Amino acid sequence: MKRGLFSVFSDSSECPDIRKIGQKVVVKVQMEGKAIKQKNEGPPSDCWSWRKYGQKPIKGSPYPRGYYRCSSSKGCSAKKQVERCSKDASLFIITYTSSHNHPGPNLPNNKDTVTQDSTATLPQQDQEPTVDKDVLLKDNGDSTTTTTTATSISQGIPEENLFTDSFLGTISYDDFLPLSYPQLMEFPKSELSEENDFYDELGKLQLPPSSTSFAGIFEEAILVDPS
DNA sequence: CGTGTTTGACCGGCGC
DNA sequence: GCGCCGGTCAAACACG
Repeated sequence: MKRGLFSVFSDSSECPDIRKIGQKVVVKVQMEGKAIKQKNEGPPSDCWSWRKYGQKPIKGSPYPRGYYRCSSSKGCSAKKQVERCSKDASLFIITYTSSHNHPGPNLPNNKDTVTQDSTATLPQQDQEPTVDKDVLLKDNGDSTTTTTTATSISQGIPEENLFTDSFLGTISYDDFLPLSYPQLMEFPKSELSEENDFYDELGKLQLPPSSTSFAGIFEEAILVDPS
């Protein structure tokens, strides 16, 4: 397979029912060696389509940050930034800003789709919990290590195909979207303090059926409340 | 031809 | 006021 294995951390400190506009969601995606070796990283893209509109080198990081805008809908203001952790090239940090103001694209017969649709349809309503900036900073600075995280591997995309397709289809070095972040929050979390631990736990975790397709994906989502 | 990527230029915010 | 830096724009280009 061409796509790599990813480690998806979904880390949200809390999952309050907070809905705000302008929140940020930070998602970390750890790719395992194979993925990197095989394809020079190839993160998955989610069900939305994104158009890259810029890329800038970031100070302090050897890797550039890519700027993406949702191209699924013209009026959609959803954006994401993709960068790689300077410490760990296999770790991608994706920051989502704004939210989709349109139904998610095609994920037929997917309950998630339903969820997604409903959420996406809701104007500016994010299910994103808020997270302290401190946490974010800490996380960013520390990569995956000292984070108390939660794993929510998510969503049950029952259709492995869907997911894989998206993975396979759009693997590019810095363009990927792990999952639909809102859903990330909906999964039970488990603590993990270290990457290794987490890897370890991955095996133990009782992942939802669909998550089998995410095996090897490590994702950590952090929600940021800009206010 | 439509869509997406690349890349240099431009702009605004912020710190000194 | 100046320079740095992050974010965006837009033209050129590539691809299906």
